[in-house]
Amino acid sequence: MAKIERQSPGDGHADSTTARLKAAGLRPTRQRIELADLLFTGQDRHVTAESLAEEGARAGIKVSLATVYNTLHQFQAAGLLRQVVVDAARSYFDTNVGDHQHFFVGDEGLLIDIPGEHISVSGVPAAPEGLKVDRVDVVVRVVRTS
Amino acid sequence: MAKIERQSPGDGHADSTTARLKAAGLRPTRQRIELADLLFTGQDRHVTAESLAEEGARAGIKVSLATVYNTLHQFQAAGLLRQVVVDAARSYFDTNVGDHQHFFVGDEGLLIDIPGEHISVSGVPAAPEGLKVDRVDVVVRVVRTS
DNA sequence: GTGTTTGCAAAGTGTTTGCAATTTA
DNA sequence: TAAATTGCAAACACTTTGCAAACAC
Repeated sequence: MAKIERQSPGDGHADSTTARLKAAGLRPTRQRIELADLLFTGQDRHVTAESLAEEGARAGIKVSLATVYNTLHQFQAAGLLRQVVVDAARSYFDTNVGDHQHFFVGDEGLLIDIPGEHISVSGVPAAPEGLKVDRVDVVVRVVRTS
Repeated sequence: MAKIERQSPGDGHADSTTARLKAAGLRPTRQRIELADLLFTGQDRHVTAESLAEEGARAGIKVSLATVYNTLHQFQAAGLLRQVVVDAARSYFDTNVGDHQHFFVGDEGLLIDIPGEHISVSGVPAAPEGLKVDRVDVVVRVVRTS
């Protein structure tokens, strides 16, 4: 079962990442593998296209910004990421796709997860005629207490 | 107490609008008065810069888009409007500045108010060290059930 | 008059897209 | 080899800004 793989320099998790991408129906291209390794190794995280591209550049990954955008959207469509709308200025993507909410530090563009079990929203009226609830997003906007 | 006012053609509420703007510390210019009349006459509403500019144009108001943007931000800073972040693509402004939440029909860019007393959010953890809660926003994302 | 506000057009942001070259299967 | 993916640069949508002319007080 162990599969012979070509070693590309510095790939840590290429194997499981490849599997994960395939499972999601995405071709495991070099760019997708490398970005996925950045995203899904370790803790849950929040990135913007720009921040991920920068991080990739720092890590020596060669990917264009356009591809980062495409990849983020593809990962989202595949259920590997979730988009978080908290700021009109940019789009955040969250590697935590489970049920949870966020603190948002607007001044710093910083998102912090709040586990889903902690928060409960009650009293949401029935959706108006012809509409059904897709999701309830809670954003707790916080500021530095200087 | 009744104050003599100059009648500019077609001004319905110019007087109280002027007062409201002055109270907010804003000079009652023609553009601000006319936009305020559109915004604060009748029901609470949600607008984007574009939608308000269009509406103004339809109503025969002569205002540049740049001024609409400036005016929306000034009104917000003055507490007459509240910005609602639900869509990464555009900024919505809400004439209802009281405590309330929203349904958002993403496909149509449509916002619907949910009175604040209806919804309650519990279980929000204490804000992390050095941060304090500014506001809790709830967005109930809904879709057409067709 | 003096300081504020407006409008225009230009510049800025973040994001998307067209298409030839490259890569994957 | 066929189909999918990438990168570039151009195009985009929305928003902000610089500055001279117009306006409010």
